[in-house]
Amino acid sequence: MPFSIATWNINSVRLRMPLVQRFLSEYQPDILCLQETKCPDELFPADPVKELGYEHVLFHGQKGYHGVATFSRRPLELCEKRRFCGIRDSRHLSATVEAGGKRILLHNFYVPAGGDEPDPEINPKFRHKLDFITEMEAIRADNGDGASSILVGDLNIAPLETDVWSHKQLLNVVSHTPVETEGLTRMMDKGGWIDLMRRHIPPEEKLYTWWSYRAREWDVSDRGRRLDHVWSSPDLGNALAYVSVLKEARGWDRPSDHVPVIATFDLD
DNA sequence: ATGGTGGTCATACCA
Repeated sequence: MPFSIATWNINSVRLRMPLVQRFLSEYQPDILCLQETKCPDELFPADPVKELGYEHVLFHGQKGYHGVATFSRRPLELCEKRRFCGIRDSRHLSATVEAGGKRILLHNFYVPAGGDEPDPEINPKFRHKLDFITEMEAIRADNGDGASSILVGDLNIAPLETDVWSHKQLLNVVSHTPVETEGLTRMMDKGGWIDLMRRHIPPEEKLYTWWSYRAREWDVSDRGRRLDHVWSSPDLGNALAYVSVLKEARGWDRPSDHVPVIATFDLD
């Protein structure tokens, strides 16, 4: 049984609902996780996605900033809207779903971007980002309850040299500094997570999910970064069939600066 | 070294 899950930083769900509808209609993932919805819960546009068959809609939003949402064609049970670092930001939502005889705990994350200055002593946003990924070490792939796990989202870190257009030129740029990439890798290893994008696409290959709005002709210069991620527990890693990065979506009308990533599993 | 674009909400702030 095929089972697919997509993640996409939408950068305003209300402004880009037409793009969400287009994506769901054309690609029909079983589940879509959005980040940067920038929408308070009382104003969340759930009806348009329900009409497309995504009857199960969970969201954790706030006014103006951040915000995550998870849509599903099959029943979702809300698990937690977790807050990190003692700050009331809407950056996480977890839910459980059944697929192929497995119970899957699904985490949807929007990790802080971290500001411009990569020094935690002088930039509180960078300090917050580092503290956030440390606190994320509590999120494990195996919780000893027999459930599988998936973690997706905009993690705002490009861990591998091939996850950025120029490793050397970005070593001191927030998203690719050693303290961040090592922190993310430590969290992934400690939690027993598998990087599904890199299981399917060899680590030697350049792979990006984000291209800045500030570069005109983003596709000619191709100065991208892999900021969006799909991780799973090892059992689901073994069931992975395909990963697709939808680069064409960066060229859609009034696009997000991130593109969707879709992982497809072959379950029993 | 600098500024480039885009979203929110109406002013700076954030990415």
